[in-house]
Amino acid sequence: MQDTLSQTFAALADPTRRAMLARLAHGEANVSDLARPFLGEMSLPAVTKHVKVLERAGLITKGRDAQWRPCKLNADGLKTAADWMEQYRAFWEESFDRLGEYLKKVTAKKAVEVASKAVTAKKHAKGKSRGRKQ
Amino acid sequence: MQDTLSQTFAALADPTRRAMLARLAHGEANVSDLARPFLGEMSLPAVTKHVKVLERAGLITKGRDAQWRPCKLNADGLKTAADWMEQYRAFWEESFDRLGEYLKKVTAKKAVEVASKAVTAKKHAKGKSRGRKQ
DNA sequence: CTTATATTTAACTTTCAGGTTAATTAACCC
DNA sequence: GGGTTAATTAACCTGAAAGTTAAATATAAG
Repeated sequence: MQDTLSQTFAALADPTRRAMLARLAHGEANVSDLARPFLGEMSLPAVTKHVKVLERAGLITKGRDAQWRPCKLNADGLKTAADWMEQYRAFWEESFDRLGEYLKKVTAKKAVEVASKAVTAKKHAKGKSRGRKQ
Repeated sequence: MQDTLSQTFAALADPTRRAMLARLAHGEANVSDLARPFLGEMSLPAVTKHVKVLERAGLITKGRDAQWRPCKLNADGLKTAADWMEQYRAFWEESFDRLGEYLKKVTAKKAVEVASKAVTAKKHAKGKSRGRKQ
């Protein structure tokens, strides 16, 4: 695994590291701050490693202040991943025929309203009929 | 690594699997279709495994048609990951002033439309001013 | 200079992801 | 039935991820 994107996603594929990012979303924190919630579950060197993974993935940056290493979120890494996801947005937002499933969930009455709206909406929809073979 | 989100990100942390998703974005494909671009680099069983990883991560679904296993993108898995990223959107959007670059990309005419829509949209927007410390 | 605090490095173990080849299952076709 | 195509399973290898403990490095503070 070499490429940046793989490194970034790999870094995100761990709940400990995601928790650290969540913590950093509230503001800077040095390594021992990040470690605190986990010291019952893992050692400090383990935390150091996680931090390094996040750093190499471009998800955080680590500064220096005396013996402390203040970390903060790095927009670059997050954006890299988000940009990649963006190209699939259509799939989870509308391209799938989710309407059918949706209609099953709502009540019959509600369904009628929704359906009529859906029909008019379809007239304005762009040609997204790919993949709909059979 | 147990949780769904970790599984999903782990699945995305591999260029072969991301390429498979890209292929599936163009439409359904069975396993050997997905394998074709990679058969110079890896064996078919290896592909089978990648497909299984994507499937378990909820990123694709695999059907059956005689001896073929037609695969297609699954919105759920993608949405799971995208939803998680969403909570960090403010960080990568506000850090670089994205709007400036965006406006350069669209034509002047289009930009006017977009801008006017943006203004009205802002009136209805919820308070999204978080993260702008310092 | 000594001690305390913050963090990293080193060396090692264990687990698992990703690959291989060979064999197997399943469905089609003649 | 026999052969072909599509895909999976089994058994195995290898390297790297994630954790450990113990020792080392830096910096501040007495």
